[in-house]
Amino acid sequence: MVWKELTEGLDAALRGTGLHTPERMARLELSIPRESAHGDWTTNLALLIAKEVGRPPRAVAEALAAAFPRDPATFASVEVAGPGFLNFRYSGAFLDRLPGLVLEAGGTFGSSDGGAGGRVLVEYVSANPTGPLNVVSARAAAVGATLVRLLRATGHDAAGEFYINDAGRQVDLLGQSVAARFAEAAGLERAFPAGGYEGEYIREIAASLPPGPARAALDAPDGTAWFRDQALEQMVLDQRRDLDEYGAEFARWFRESELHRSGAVQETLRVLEARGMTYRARLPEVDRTTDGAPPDGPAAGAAELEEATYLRTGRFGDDKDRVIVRSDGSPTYLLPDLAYHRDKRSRGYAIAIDLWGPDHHAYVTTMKAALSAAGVEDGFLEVLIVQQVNLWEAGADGRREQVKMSKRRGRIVMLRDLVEDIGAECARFFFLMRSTNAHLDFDLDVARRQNDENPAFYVQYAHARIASILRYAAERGLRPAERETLRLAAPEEVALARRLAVFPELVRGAAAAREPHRLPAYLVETAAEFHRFYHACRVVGEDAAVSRGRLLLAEAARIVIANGLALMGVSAPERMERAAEAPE
RNA sequence: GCGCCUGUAGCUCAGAAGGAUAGAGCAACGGAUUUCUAAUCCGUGGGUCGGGGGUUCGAUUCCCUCCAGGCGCGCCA
Repeated sequence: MVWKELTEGLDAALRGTGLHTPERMARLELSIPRESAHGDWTTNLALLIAKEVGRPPRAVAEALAAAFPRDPATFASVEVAGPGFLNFRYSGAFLDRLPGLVLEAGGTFGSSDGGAGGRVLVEYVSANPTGPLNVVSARAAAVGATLVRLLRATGHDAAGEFYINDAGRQVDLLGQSVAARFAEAAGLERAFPAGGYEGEYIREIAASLPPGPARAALDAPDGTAWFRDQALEQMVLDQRRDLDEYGAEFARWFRESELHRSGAVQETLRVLEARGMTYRARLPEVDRTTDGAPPDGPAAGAAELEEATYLRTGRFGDDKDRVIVRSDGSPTYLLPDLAYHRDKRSRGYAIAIDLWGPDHHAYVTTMKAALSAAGVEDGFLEVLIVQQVNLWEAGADGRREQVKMSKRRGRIVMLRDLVEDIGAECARFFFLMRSTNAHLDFDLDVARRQNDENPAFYVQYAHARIASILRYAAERGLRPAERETLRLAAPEEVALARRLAVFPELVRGAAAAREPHRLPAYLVETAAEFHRFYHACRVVGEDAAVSRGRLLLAEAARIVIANGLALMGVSAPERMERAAEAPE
């Protein structure tokens, strides 16, 4: 909100002191200090440039502070502190004005336009269509959908996309598994494929197939293709329904098979060949992984292998060159993946953000190297690894224990079970609380509890409480008005207003760093700040002017909490009934 | 063997792209309600930021190294 004022002011201060260079402006960092004693904004600019300027940091800071064109309507002071920080403090006039500005902006408060309409594609979940979505997918769905909203709120043209791997061997295996189960149910002999999918859902799919055509397909020479297509469509529908109920939106469901059909895969291969990035060989020319084959690797020597087509990813930072076309002429996963990302680029996206599961982290370097080999600029692809989720709950003896991901025991592993258990909103909130690339310990007992131990309820309760105050006030003819003259006086009022002022910068930072977890952290703090204000300051009271002012502040807090929750895909309830104490 | 992630209070985690005196929630203990929702608030105790070295005005943050846990390392995806 004051970002522009600060950057322009510091630019002017640098010019005024004869210290201005474009390069120094580029290094400018503005941040919101942790300690409120250090003001509302701070910069280490003087510390950064002191050495090259040849003056003590504090002297540089003093000069900049003096040259800063301070507008008293916004800043009460610009101080030099510590080794040479410049600390800016909001004026009372600015904080008095803030709640009105929040009201005016309404649902757009927190949004900014720094993204300048840049097109960003966020690909997330993209689970193989060979089984129901698990909890890691649930986490990825929460993070991806929130990332899209964060990017939009910061002026990007962002969209979500799901990539369906419907063309590889995995889906063939799915078809064979279903065919085998169908045959089994019909009392026929048919070997279950090695490494096939054993879940109960395979039997369910088999049982749902039309018996006539299924029987015919069983006997047909290319019959598994029929089973594959049937099973695939069911799985895709199943996943779409789960994600829909969970609240994850995708602008497009992109099928890998489209890339094969359209010739994009072959076209990508031609481009790589034309760029001299491929060669035929039995073993990679570049291989820096030689000192250790993986413990269980296929210790196949060159003699046993036919020639395959390699991509020179080793030139671009990968450990070794990778096979893109097998000796039997079929592409490995890398080639269509590359074709897919070239397709994203050709659709006009400037940045592709991919959310991958923890088992794919080693593939990041390979994929980026492959993109470089294809001539796609560095920085196009950003990969966020969504780390694994460990579920915990009280065991038989009452102690916390990790939920074993065992389907046989019928315990929670699937997204849909999780939603059924704790609700989609609570699940999303919990998944967004931790940084994406850190392992997440998810305590189901806490999530199930509808009380103060549950941060999702804590934030929602703050919103409901404000809504309740607004209703109470409305019954007495009081409504928050934008143009209200507000004079913040109590420390709790000032503290709340200062926290609300942070929100736009918080959103900007969370989007820029691709760190949605900053949202729930901020909201919990903001809710706490509101509760403190509530206890210290009677909103609807004797003094009409004070009441109107505090009502305006409360409404501003409500808007910030509602906007923050909306970014997370969590509702902001007008009412929350207190649940009866559940007997344990 | 190699690579990636993680290591911060009893537990779960923040720490805002290197900043100032390391924070929150839960758990423990002690308080607050004739008042707009007590699903709330206030207070107390609790730390060698895994160990060691380095970079610099300054390191929980960056680099090296060691230790511990997790994940991965295929002509699977």
